Amino acid sequence: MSVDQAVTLHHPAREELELPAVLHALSDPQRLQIVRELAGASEPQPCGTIQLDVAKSTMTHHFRVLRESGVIRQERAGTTKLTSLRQADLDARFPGLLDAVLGSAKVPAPVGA
Amino acid sequence: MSVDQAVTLHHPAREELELPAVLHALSDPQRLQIVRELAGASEPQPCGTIQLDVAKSTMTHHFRVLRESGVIRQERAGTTKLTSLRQADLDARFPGLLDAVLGSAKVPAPVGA
DNA sequence: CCATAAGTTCGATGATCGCCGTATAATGGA
DNA sequence: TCCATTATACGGCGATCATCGAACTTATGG
Repeated sequence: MSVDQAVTLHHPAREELELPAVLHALSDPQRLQIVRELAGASEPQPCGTIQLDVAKSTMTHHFRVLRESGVIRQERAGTTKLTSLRQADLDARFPGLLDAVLGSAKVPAPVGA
Repeated sequence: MSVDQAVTLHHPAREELELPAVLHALSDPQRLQIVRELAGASEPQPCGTIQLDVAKSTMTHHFRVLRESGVIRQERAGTTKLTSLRQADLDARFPGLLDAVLGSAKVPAPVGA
């Protein structure tokens, strides 16, 4: 427990990803928004890039839920922290899931009105 | 509010299905198990068919969460209640999502050991 | 008419969640 | 060295969640 956890945050391995945890992480609108924006950007993004109407500590909370469930990866880069989607791991473990979620997320409601 | 709600339970229309609600409904292991068994059976199943180690009232709760999020459909049939997956609606609204969840659910962990 | 079976409803409870504000590092520049 | 920026950690608060047991409803059957 005394490894350099400050440098390397804990990420579950690909084989450790659990479907309920991932689904739960994605079941929050705010986190869904984060994932959507992350998927839109092809490069790792600093946390501050994503704009949400919540306190910064709440952002940290959401990022942690996403990271601990294996949806995103966070790496330190100077004073900021680069965040990226673990698309390959998610695709390997839950094929089609992320694409389905991202595709659906873009269409909130096909309302005729 | 005085319609025959006892006969016809409330189900959200296809257009009303919301991704966060569906993901949340699927993020519980017990409910995931229900969905998995429902997908395995090609016919509507009575609630009692699905075996879970929880109290009957808890079952009712889980079925309600699944129904109100639009994952399943429940219809009365005498003394029992037939439950079925809303596969077509889910596929139309969130293409690939259910398949991804069901496919992933069958493989808890591809551990080499 | 009464018993049985299948589900629901109704609290209650302990846990988790989403959110906040504040305090606290860690880095980079003046 | 001091300060601004970036993000975490630490409680705390109200809401929701998963679970239970017990009482209730609704149909089927003797």
